[in-house]
Amino acid sequence: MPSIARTEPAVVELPEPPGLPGPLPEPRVEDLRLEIVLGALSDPLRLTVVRKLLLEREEFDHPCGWFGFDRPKSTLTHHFKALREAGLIRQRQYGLERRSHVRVDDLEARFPGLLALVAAWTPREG
Amino acid sequence: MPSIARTEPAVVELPEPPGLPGPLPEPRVEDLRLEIVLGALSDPLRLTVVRKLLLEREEFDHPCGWFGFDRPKSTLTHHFKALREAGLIRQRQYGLERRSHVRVDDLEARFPGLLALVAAWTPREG
DNA sequence: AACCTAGTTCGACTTTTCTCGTATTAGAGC
DNA sequence: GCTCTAATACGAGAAAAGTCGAACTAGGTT
Repeated sequence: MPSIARTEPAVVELPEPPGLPGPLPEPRVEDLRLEIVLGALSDPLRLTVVRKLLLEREEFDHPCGWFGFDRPKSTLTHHFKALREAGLIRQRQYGLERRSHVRVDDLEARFPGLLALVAAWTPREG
Repeated sequence: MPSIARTEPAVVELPEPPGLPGPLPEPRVEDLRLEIVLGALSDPLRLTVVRKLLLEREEFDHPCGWFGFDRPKSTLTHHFKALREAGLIRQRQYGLERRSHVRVDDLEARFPGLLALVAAWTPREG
């Protein structure tokens, strides 16, 4: 990714809504940085995650096994963490599983139209 | 940047418009890949280049000295090449200098709204 | 308790990207 | 021709990102 001065956005524990497990540490809306968000989206696997979360959104968030990637778990942890720290997804711990959803409102507020591009993306064939 | 299968988009010499020096090799519109474009934009220096080209567009394209970066020329060459190969800018050789402009129409056609995000970007203070 | 299970953490390795110095090219002007 | 100039090419070192195995943690079940 980048070069120049990249200080990462402060990662902050948010106040938890009642009834839900608190979200894992994530940057606040106002700390979202375009260059970091774009960097997080420049990986096909992560782009796939965000797109799937957008298109196949259901009533519950998805644990990371749900995506069906044929990759070791440590690799998936790495990518989900990158997405969360960039501010693209919010993750909550439900018992054993850690479920994710896209921070649609936050992203739409800061980078309007970006998620539409992700939703329209198709992985390269071949 | 990424991981998975990333084959780069075919770099193709375009037919030259009369009176202008031909553009340097660049991917065709239909070969533009979102993940590559986002990767190219995930660097603050390159984001600055594209934003400046968008905001301070004048009647002529800009040579790469115009940007006033305090970096060695070989570094600038590297970044401009990355932008061109990702399909963000078009470069033409005018005598000694190589001038660049953003491929606004192509990008707007393929990734509508993306350039607006770049134009709205501000480098992190500090 | 023992066991399974979803996911993390650590550390090592590989790959990619960035940076920059040096040498070189190609065009312009003399 | 020679010189100046904008930029490239090469190559090496540094930094960052990706990949993955192995060990571990925490929650659930029996």
